[in-house]
Amino acid sequence: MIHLKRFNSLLQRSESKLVYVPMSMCHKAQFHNNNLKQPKPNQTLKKYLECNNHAKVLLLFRTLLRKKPSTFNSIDSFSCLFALKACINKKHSSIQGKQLHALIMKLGYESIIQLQTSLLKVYAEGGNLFDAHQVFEEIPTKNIICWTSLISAYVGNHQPNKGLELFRLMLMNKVEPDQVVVTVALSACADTGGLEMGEWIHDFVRRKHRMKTDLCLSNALINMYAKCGDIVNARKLFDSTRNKDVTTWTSMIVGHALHGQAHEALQLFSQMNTRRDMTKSSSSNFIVCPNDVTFIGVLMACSHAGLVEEGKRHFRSMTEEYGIEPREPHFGCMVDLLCRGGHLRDAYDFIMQMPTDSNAVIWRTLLGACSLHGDLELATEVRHKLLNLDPGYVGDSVAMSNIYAGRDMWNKKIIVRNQIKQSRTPGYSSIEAGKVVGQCITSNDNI
DNA sequence: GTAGGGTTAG
Repeated sequence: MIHLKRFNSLLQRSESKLVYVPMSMCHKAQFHNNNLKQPKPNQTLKKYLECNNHAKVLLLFRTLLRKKPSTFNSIDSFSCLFALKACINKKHSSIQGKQLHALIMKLGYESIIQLQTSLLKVYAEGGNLFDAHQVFEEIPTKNIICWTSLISAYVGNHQPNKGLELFRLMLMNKVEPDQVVVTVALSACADTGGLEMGEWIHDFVRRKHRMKTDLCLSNALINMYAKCGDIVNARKLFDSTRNKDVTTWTSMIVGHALHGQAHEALQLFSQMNTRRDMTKSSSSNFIVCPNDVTFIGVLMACSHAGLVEEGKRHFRSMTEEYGIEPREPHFGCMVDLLCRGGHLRDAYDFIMQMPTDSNAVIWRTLLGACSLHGDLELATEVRHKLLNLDPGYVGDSVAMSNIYAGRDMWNKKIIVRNQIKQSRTPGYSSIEAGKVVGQCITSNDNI
C-alpha cells in the first residue's frame, strides 16, 4: 500500500502533468492529462473483466499500483471499480474489499457512489454484512440502487427477514421502488414463506403503471407464489409469461416438484426440451436449454413421486446428453430418490462412489431412511460415519432411538434417550403475523 | 467508460 503523503506528492509532480482533484469534487473525480486520452490500462482491465478473467484484473491492478511514480497515475476511479468487480464472487472478497476500501479512501474516491455500492456488494459477497451495512450508512444520499444493494446483501446472506425490514424502511423513507428492488423483496418473501407480503408487492406492481416489468420480476413472482404454497397462481403467471427463459421454466418445475406434482414438473421439462428442439431447427435466437438447477427440480420431482428409474435416467442424461456435471445438490437428490424408493444399500454405495466428499446431511438422509425402514445394521454403520462428521446432532440420536424402539431394544433406546436429554435443543416453527416470525415450542415436542 | 435483481437437495 502506498503511503498517502507519498501519493499526494506523486500527484503534484509537474512532469507528469497530472491534476489532483480534491475530495469535494470526487463525484466526478478523474485524473486528466493534457491530451485528454483515456489511460490504456483501464481498457485492458475492462477487457479482462468482460472475459471473466478476474485474476488477471487483480494482477494488472496490483502491477499498476507498484509501478514507478510516473506511471502510477494510470489508476483512477474506474480502475478501482474494475478491481472491485473482480473481487465479487471470490472467496476472500471481504479481505480484498478491505484493501481496496483503504486505497479508495487514500485516493479520495470514497464519495463516488458507484464505488460505494460496489464496495457494499464486495463485502456482502464475502459474508461481511457488518461492513456492507457500514458502507451503506456512510452514503449521504442513498438512492434506489444503494437500497437494493443492501437489501440484496441480507437476502443473499440468508437473512430475508432483515431484507424485508429494510424494504419497509425504504418505503417509509419515501424512496420509490423500482422493478429491481421488488424482485429482491419477492425473493425474500419466497425464502420466508411470506405470502401476504408477496401478494402486497404483486398488487403494488400492478398498481404502479410506471414501473417497468421484466422477465426477472415475472420469475420472482412465479417463484414467490410457488414457494409460499400458492401453486395455482404460480402456474397462472407462468402460463401467461411470454418468452420464458431457463429460470422461468426451472422455477415452475421446482415449484411443482415441491408440491409433489411430479407429473406436471416432468411434463414441463419435456415441453421445455421440445421447444428447445423446435427453436434449434428454426435457428431462433431464443433457445432455452435446461441448466444444472433445472435438473435439481427434475430429480426432486422424481424423488417425491418415487420414480426411481426415471430419476436415474435423468441423472445419467444430465452428463451424457447435456454435458452438465453433477454437483452436491444433484448427489443429494439422488440419495434422497434412492432412499425414498427403499433402495438403502444402493444409496449407501452411491454415497461411497461420489466423486465429492460426502457430508453429514447426505448421510443423515440415509439414516432417516434406515429409521423409516427399520434397517438397524445399515443405520449403525451410517451412525458411525455421522459421529465422525457431526457428532453433536441430536436428530441422529432420535433416529437411532426410534430404530431401537422398533426392534424392541428398550435398554438401548433408554441409553440413547438419556443422552438426548442432556443435549437437546428446542425446535421451532414459523408463523406469518405481519411478518414471518419464528415461534419456539417446547423441546419435548421434538422427540 | 462506472453501481442494484430472478431458479438450487436434505
